[in-house]
Amino acid sequence: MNKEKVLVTSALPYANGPIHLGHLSGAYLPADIYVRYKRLKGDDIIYICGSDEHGVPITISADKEKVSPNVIIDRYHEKNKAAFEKFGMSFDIYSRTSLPIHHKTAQEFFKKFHENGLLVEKKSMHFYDNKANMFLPDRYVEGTCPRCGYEEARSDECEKCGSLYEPQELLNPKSKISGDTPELKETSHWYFPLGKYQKFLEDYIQEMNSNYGWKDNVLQYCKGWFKDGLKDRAVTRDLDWGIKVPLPNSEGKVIYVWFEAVLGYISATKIFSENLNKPDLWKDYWQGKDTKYIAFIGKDNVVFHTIIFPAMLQAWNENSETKFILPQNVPANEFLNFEGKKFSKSRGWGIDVDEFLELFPADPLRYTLASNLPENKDTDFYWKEFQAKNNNELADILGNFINRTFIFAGKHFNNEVPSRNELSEIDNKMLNDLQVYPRKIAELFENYKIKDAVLEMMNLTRNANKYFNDSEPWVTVKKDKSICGTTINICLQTIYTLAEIFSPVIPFSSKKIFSMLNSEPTEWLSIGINNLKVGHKLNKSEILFKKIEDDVIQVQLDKLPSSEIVKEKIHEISFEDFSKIKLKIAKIVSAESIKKSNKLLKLKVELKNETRQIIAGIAQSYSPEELINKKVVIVSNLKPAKLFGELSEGMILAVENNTGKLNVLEVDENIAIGTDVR
RNA sequence: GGCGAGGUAGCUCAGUCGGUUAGAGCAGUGGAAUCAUAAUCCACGUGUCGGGGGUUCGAAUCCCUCUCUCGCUACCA
Repeated sequence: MNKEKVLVTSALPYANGPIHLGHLSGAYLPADIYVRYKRLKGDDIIYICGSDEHGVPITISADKEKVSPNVIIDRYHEKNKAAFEKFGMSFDIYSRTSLPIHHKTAQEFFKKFHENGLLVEKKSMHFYDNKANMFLPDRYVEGTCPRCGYEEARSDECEKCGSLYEPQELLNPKSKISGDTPELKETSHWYFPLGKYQKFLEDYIQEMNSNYGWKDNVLQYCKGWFKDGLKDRAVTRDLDWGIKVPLPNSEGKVIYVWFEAVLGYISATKIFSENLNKPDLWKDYWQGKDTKYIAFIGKDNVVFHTIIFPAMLQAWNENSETKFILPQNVPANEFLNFEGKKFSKSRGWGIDVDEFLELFPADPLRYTLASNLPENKDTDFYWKEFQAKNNNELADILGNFINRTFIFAGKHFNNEVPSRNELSEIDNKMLNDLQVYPRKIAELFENYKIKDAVLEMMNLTRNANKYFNDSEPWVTVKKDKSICGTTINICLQTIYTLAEIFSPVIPFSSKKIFSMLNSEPTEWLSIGINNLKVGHKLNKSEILFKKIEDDVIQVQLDKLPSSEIVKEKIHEISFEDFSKIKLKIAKIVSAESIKKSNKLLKLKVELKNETRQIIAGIAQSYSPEELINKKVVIVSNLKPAKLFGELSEGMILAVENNTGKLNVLEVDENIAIGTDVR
């Protein structure tokens, strides 16, 4: 099989704050899983990322803390780098855009465009804050809208009425940085002719999509931009912080971040090459005709990776001997929300990666996020779901399968792989699964369907448990140990396969499993039925996934700002709906427990002129005797149902206290039976 | 305001270039089993596929309309 040459990048995180779970779900975890899979498959792949360290927000953070921007970027670069590492991100390099080599690369692109006459200089008026000594980006100026009078309008646009205007029209402008009234000053900027590349980009996206099937959401975003028509974009800014414009007389001007950050992928690859002492290696990837470049991003970044970056690369290619490759696919994800709402640092909503990993290991988080990636639409992270995924799937299904197999191998086969003897039908079926699943999962990975791939991994694990159950080794070990040996042999092969196919998702645990197996991963397509030789000695096993208790999760839930907690949605019903429910007072005249059920009681209740049988799930809260003669509220027109073969003609209302004990609703002795409750 | 996305089982999500009885996991109920982290396995879903209208032999899937949520428009994946 041909080895592919693959270049993978994940969006460069902005070094102005810690990364949170949403970032992971968007651009990092899916890429890491893909890359780890590709490495096991044996493809030639490199994975590039780094910090994006320029732009106005960083300078503002720096001003607020009265430190230099370097302090900010150093802090968050290191913090995020460490968090990624702890999370198990397997970047080949995690670089940063403040490095000289990046400045040089970006300037080279800028100069090339300038020399070829692509950049156009235009003069315009911008607000200048004399106190802060800087030109103000549009969103840092606030004033009254000249059209509708809205008082929080921006310098060029009003959010309220949607009108666009020139900065000089804005009334009562205020700098959001210093609060002073800014002054209008003329400045000039260089513009990149994005419109010139619209046709090229439309063709490019069309072609890539028909060859490689781009995601629908990505295509939709692009379509929107094309429909509006691509316009020239200013690629310089009046700012001290950033990459200096490499032209004479351009003091105080830097290259706009969006125009250089994407080039960070290239400069980072250069550093990667240098670190390996192969300074030209980066060209094999970026300029290698057969390399496929996959850019993993979140949806907010689509325009930069499908339009601006490709346009820049094309602009280079048109004017140079060397040709860069363009993204073959941009599998952008939607967003991950947190407990039903958007992550918001200012409102304390959500959790940062480093904070999370202080509390729990990386693998359960990776698994939880991977099995609910926002591939098609926004999804949510819920603490309860995290707990459930960890306990019910990783611990109970995967962990327990491994554990029960190892214990068997230890107890009955001296910690060695027993021989595989005559095969039954279920043996063959399991062995077949071991060959089918890795291929099925590979196929899904190749199409960036990470979430489905993860589902299939757990499905194989379910099959494994079923195989174990159906084979009943605890029976065969006594009757015919060779049959039992066959079962355990196959279970161990299964564990090997699971360790490998799960390794992109839960790399830390996978490593432990391989160590328990006293073995190592092999090429993806060689996994299956014969990776462990008969007689192979196993190591000691350990519990892989600890259960997470309710109270541990509750602590996290309690930490959330209560004002932000999503109120339970109340489904309103009409009075008409309510009046359909006939509640009546009934007296319990007899009660007995039901055989083989530990929750149900069989009750006879008396209404006005009738006696009914009701089966109630209150046996754990009441003994039959203490119910006799209680006057309770029942739903009298509930459709009858059979429970445990007994007819139940109604339902008794009860409430649960904080220990889980039920209390039936009772009324005074002087209320007549059969009375309607209203 | 404009543009876009979404509203599918109690919950989290698949599916849909129109076509047999609309799916998975979790939760729930019942059963089997007891090797195992009380862990596993089996069975069980009458869901107006957001509301209404239309096209069609046939729509969750196409069109129109209404409604709710969210995003983009404005350098946080």
